[in-house]
Amino acid sequence: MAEAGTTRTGMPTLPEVAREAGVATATAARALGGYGSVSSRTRTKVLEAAERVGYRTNALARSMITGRTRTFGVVLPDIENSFFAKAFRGISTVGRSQGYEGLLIDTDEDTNVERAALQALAERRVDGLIIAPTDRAELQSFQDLRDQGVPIVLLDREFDELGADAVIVNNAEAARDAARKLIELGHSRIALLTGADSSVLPSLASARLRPGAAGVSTTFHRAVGYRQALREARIRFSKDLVSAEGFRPDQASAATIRLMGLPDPPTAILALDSMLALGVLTGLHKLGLRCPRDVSLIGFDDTDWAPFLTPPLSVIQQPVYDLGAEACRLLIARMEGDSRAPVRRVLPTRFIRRQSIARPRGRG
Amino acid sequence: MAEAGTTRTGMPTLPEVAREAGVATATAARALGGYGSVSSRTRTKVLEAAERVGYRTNALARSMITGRTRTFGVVLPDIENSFFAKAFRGISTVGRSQGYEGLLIDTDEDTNVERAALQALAERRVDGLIIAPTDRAELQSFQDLRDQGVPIVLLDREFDELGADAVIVNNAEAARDAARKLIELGHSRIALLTGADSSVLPSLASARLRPGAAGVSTTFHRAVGYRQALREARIRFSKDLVSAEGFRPDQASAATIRLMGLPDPPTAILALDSMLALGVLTGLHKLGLRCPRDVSLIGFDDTDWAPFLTPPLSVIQQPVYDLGAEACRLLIARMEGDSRAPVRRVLPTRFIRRQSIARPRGRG
DNA sequence: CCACTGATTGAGAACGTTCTCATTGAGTGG
DNA sequence: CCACTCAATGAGAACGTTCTCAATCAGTGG
Repeated sequence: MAEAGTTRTGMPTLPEVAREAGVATATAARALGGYGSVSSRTRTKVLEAAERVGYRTNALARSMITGRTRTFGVVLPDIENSFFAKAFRGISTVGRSQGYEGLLIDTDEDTNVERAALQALAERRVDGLIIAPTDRAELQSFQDLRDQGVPIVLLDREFDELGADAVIVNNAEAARDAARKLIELGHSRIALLTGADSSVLPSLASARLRPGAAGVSTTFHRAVGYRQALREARIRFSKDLVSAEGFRPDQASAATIRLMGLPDPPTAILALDSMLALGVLTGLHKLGLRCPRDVSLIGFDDTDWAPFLTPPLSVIQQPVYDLGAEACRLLIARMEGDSRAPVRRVLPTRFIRRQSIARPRGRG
Repeated sequence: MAEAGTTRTGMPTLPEVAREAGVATATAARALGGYGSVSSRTRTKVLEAAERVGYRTNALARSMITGRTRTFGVVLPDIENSFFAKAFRGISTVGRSQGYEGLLIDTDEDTNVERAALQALAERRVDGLIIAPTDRAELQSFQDLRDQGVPIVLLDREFDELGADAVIVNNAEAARDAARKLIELGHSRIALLTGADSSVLPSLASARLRPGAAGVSTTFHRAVGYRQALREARIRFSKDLVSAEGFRPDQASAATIRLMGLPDPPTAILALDSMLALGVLTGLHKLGLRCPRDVSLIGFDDTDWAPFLTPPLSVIQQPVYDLGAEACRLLIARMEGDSRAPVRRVLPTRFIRRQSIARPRGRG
């Protein structure tokens, strides 16, 4: 003797609301879903009935029919990195304002996790995807997903081959700018701390930089800018000064110690993200070296705490929140049918000088 | 003449796989879903067929039947705060290892967003919820959700009334410990920077602290510990030294400036999270005051950057990752049927002394 | 040889929505 | 008064899985 519309779980369903309001299920659905046409008198009846029984739409059932979940995936390499945390804020604020939720997966720069993430998101039938890919390892997975009609927006890191929208910063220019600042101070031994996987080192250090060889596009473009600045100043590029030993602070610390142990150590370091810059400070501290007296340092990302480090850190500031917000705006347009050619949005960066850079020793 | 099992979207479905394998839909489902009994020969046939047609389970349809989404909600006040970012890592790492995904919503300490978040999560039929509530404002919403069978685990902040599991730290003890360290150095004018909403100030400053009055339990318990330390040292409590002016660094900076402008300003500040501590440093910097020479400072949370601030920050270290991991373990147990009485896990903290504290001026 | 057990398989209902299509009824112009 | 239009409503299919129940078959003990 089950009552009409009562569910196993005890949650009220649409037939139950309809019965309570004295209308057909379809009519109740229209009134609650805000589609089709319903007389205002009926609508009120239904809304009141829904309120009375404590009705709550089952988004799963809706998605079964509509084919849309109003959920998108966000795949980021490290949510503890304030860059990605802030970008995610931009993403989810914009998304929520349009009725979308972002399902965040933190890959920890691990392509295996990345692959599993794409699988989990695909099974949950997300409407789209924002991703800062770890590598080109999963390029094929991205393509499969896109071919199945899931729009993808690349954040911060790009692949030309994918033919997806990308929101990035002017990485080459930013790195060139930073390197120039160091050169102007008189530095010529400038290390580049990339944080990438060591497997990309050969390609970064090769005589001719080729896109697609380096794992992550930001690393590649920043390396290009760095080398360009050296070339302009007629400083010989030394591959010993390029490091790619992992993104974690402890790895960056070890890398710094290695660099400073070279026969002809660097007098300045350009670190490609904020966690790496922290690692450099740790490494220098362990060696008993002082910044900027012994080594100058420039990092990427102007975090809340960068101005209060010892010493206050000079950085390339990136419009991180906007990067995320813009990526989400693009994605929403795609999810809602925009099928124009892929766009590539390049946002500007800004150099902020603080006390972590100075003339090299013996030249002050 | 539509082929059997072909879907609108062109994605292969179970009937299609079944046809390809020459078995019934139910059999194919059993082979792929890993339930019921299937002969190994049939299983291989089905798996191969699935591989051939590029089949991917539709989790929505599955959830319709099973009533479980293997997705849980995570509602946090600020993902940019490294405390919550790290806790989320703990949560999602444990969750993923058990086949669950966490749907993160950042409320920005806004109860309206919090309410909307609960609505969105409930409609998506999450199996459970981990939440660090902003306030007791939405207590009723939590209760409704729990009454509908969605298990809830409180993270870092608790409500006794809810009767939910909670994973927290020994807040009173931690704050008492920190205050004691300052008292031992000779401080007696010690400000408490809570970051809470100003509406809770009266209850924090009232002669008798009552639980449930202050908005967030951590604030309340830490205030209790702080006052306990004062009492033990026979230092008179002054409500002027308790600040509750918002969690953002800029708000903390303004609060610091206000505190230092008092007729009898504090010689030490206890800040209840890392963002607040940054704000204190900003405020002191604006006033031209030096830490620890002019003012001593202790913060909460040992972030990656705390050791490298100017000056290196003394902190109460919290086991943040474990807090999240443990919360997720508890939640998974609940989602899988554990119905024992609510548990309350209290994890230990540790004081880490760095250079941000010293004897007060004129007593050194 | 028969009844019985247990593993394997298939047919069809069920989940809770939205969508399609047909029906009703009120208003409108000729 | 008739044909027409259009808003409002209802009945029932559809989405793609899992679940229930019955049927089949091989093996087994008596």
